Amino acid sequence: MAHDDDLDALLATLRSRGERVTTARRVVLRELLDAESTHLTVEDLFDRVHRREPEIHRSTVYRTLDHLTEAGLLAESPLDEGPTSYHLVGDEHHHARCTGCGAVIELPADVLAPVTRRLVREHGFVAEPHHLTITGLCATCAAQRDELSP
Amino acid sequence: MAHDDDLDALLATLRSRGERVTTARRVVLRELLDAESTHLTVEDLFDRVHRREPEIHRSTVYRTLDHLTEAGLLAESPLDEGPTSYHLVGDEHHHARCTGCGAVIELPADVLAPVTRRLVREHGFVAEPHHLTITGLCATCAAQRDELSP
DNA sequence: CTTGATGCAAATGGTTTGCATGTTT
DNA sequence: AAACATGCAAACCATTTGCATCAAG
Repeated sequence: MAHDDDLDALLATLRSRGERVTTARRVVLRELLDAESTHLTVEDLFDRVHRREPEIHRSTVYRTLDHLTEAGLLAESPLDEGPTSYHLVGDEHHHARCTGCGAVIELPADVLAPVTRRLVREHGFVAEPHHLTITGLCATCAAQRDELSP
Repeated sequence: MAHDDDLDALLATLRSRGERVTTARRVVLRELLDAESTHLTVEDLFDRVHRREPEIHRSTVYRTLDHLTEAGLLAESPLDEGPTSYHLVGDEHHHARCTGCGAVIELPADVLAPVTRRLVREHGFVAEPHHLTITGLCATCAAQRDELSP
């Protein structure tokens, strides 16, 4: 239980906002804290949750994720394909997904800074720091393609 | 029939790549050329196609879009919500979608240039110029939110 | 005890697929 | 005629919803 303190902090935040603390919410947050990766798909998350608490239903995981997102603890990052993934707020980052091999690179939140500055300046549009996947080819797949058509 | 020449050019390209020219492909391309907007969702596209050629089935529209995308004539831009949208290659642009009101702003392809440069430099990742939706709040919705919690 | 969360099963929406038939080359 | 595209119906996957029951405050 490496992240007990972090979990308690999150639950405290939740409670302080008048939200209820339930088993499902506890387990989802714990799995996100314990995961090796900062982002997990709904599917992954459900598997992990289900392993630990088999009576928690898939629809509950969906509802819990929605709820925790609305409460501001989680953020959603749609990967443009397959199930949506979620991560804890504070682990802000973007993704670059290779359309060749499916690899996902995590990018620091600030890669987008030049773009968001321009959006505000030119359109008054306030970009959210979460939610972004850039598609393209990773170094390996790009090299492979260049071999084929040089 | 404002875009007859453009259509012929596209069909010629298709033929030159050994692909067949069918009614479905012709009508899909025509609708994309005639549309007021540069991007259309599968749903929109199906409606328009169906109005002109009622016997064209929805699954054919999907197959046609896939095919034309693989053939390099179209590009896909997943809007993270609802049906995927497509546009002609050459009309490259990105989208900023307001999570408040759903408005979609089109952004010139080059807004991402600073980011793609950095991706190549730091990860060797070659970003594709299509396929990108930045979420956030448009000027109006951002102002509204600031009124509530100033 | 009241309000809100959950399990379950069934519905939804977008997209894909298998197969027999029709069209393009 | 051969190769490929299409219509149709049925399957699929991620997600949502209605409702009766259950747990947190």
